[in-house]
Amino acid sequence: MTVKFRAPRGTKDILPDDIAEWRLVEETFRQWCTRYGYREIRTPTFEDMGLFERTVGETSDIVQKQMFAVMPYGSRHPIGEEERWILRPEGTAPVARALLEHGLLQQFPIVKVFYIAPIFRYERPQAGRLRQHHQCGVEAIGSSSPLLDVEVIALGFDFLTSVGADGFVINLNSIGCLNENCRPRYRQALIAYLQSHEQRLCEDCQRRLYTNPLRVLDCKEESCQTIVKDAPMSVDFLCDECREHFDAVRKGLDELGIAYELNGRLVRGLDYYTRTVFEFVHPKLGAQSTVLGGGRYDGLIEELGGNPTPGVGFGCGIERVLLVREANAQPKPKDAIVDVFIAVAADAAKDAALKLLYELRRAGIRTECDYLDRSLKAQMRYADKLGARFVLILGDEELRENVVTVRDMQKSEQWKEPSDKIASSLMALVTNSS
RNA sequence: GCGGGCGUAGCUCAGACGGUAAGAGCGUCAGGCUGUGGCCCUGAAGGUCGCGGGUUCGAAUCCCGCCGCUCGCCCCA
Repeated sequence: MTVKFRAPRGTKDILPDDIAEWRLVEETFRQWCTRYGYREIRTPTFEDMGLFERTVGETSDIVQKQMFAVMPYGSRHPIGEEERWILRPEGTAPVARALLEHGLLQQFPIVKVFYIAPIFRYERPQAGRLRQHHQCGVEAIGSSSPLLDVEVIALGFDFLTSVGADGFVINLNSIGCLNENCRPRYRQALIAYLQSHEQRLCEDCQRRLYTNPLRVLDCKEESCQTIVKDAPMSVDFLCDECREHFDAVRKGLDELGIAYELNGRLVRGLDYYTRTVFEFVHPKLGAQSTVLGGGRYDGLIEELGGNPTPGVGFGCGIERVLLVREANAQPKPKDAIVDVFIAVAADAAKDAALKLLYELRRAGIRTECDYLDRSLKAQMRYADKLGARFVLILGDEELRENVVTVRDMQKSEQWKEPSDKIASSLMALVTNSS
């Protein structure tokens, strides 16, 4: 069969059989966030383009070549300059925008929120990389305490560990703040060093050298790697406050027994990051190995017009969590589709079956019946496929005796139950067996 | 944007130096058991062999183009 339409490139349908695992991941995430005192927030799927230009950065790949534009379509809608809408390419800026817009940062000294949302980036799809993927993430805004960095990392650690995605390595770095004697000083030192090797840098990096020199650090080109190996590291140029902050983050993680690796080349591709940056990478994941990434963004709120307010957070790719679970050989959760199936063995019993069907559903029991007028054998097979624990059989015999035959599919036992008591006794059976 | 691999039934895949038949397993449906699931057995439905063109007496098989999927570069979750 040739289907007329397929899901757009880089998108995936999440089918009924997949849902149990998605729910497991999402609910585990919600549970950990709640334990840590984070509240859920939901923001629109599209936002003003300026929001991302301002925060993610004009020179970032996301802004330069990965955004999906949203615009009214059709002859009645000429393209307006003001309507520059973009499908959300990352989670932090929209949340910051919403908190500012509704004054939540005035109502609480510290605002801690989490989100689960689809993210859109126009990229070439490959293993672990989609054009629409889903991220769960947290943002903690209002304190520059290193213990908040520790909390966010610990939350990511607890979530991934308990959801069956363990085996990751936490990469940690500090890229300093914007004070003159911190990142700017490092930036200069880095540029000076790289300039002395400019001829041997790859084409991209020769350009990055002036637009975004830190990005040269995580270039994968071999020639660049060898140069970067001896490049100055940001941790050696931190100002006193940043140095102190970073030491405290490390101490806190040590205290909690959360292992990490210092990685001086970790810089991340979004402009709003300051100080702490981290990535949870998984060795079983292939080329796209980051499952969770984030850091501190002390300048973000101010950039969006708020009072200077520090913050820290992470984003975690749900599809990649699922890939890790698979690599870790975690079993896929499977739910029975219904508890009870009503099988009709004689046309005369159809009315009684109809009433019983709705009586059970309204009593809170997941109940299904046959809509294809199939043989009792076929109905039994179908009941089995649906995972029904009990099958109720209604036929001439049952009508005559005013009973219902109840079959326990697991125990292969069956008995007769008075019609008027069937709902209550099934209720008891279903709650006991689940 | 640039490379590599692959497109045969709903799914997983056989079949390929061009030639006697479009196949298997799973799944679906029906029957064996005319009121009873899982196991087993029998049968059935389901395919323009991604699309278009070319070579040839003859193409799922060879060639070209396109489309799609996939993996990698890049970038990131």
